[in-house]
Amino acid sequence: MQEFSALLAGVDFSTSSSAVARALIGVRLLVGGVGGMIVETEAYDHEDPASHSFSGPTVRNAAMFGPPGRAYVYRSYGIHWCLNFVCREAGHGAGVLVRALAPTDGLALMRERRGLEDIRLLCAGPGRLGQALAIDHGLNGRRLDQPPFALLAPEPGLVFSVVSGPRIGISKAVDQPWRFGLAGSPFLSRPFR
DNA sequence: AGTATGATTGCCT
DNA sequence: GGCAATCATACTG
Repeated sequence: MQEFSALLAGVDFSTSSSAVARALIGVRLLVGGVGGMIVETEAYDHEDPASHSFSGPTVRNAAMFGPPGRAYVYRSYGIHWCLNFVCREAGHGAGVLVRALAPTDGLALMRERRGLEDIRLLCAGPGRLGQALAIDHGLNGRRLDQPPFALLAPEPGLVFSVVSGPRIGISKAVDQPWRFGLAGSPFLSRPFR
């Protein structure tokens, strides 16, 4: 039994961001009852030049340095809201960017929010996912085990084939294989090669 | 107080 | 493949 254990949907958020990012594949994420199965994630850590937390706590990334098992929400390119899960321990500055879902719940609402019909484009990318799930700054720092958030573990015994590769859209630490995805999923933001 | 910069997306040629 | 949109945060002077 770990002192700082934070177990949600069978995932121990007190472990490293890469371990959490891998373990999250297959977990179902709902926000206000709307969402789907996580099929793509990226890990970020304090000791990682590509991470928002690399240069220490600021107003923007404060939630990343808060307790694990909570949301870190930021605005990307002035346009998109992106959702992260805080991991490790409070004060460390580690998190996992949720990049894509296989939509399962609230399809009509997601289509309306996205202005699209194609189910493959509803949540294929962090900005698209944010729009489909109505993520905004009001969710920053909120617990992932309390409404409007819900995390549901996959059926016990179910095995997912997880692949990894370089992260997308970053200019530093590009060689780190800290992007994780469900092998062969049609709902990835981009395929793994 | 002014400027530079994105963990992106969608539309253009 | 190229690039504009758009703004909160961070950095500079």
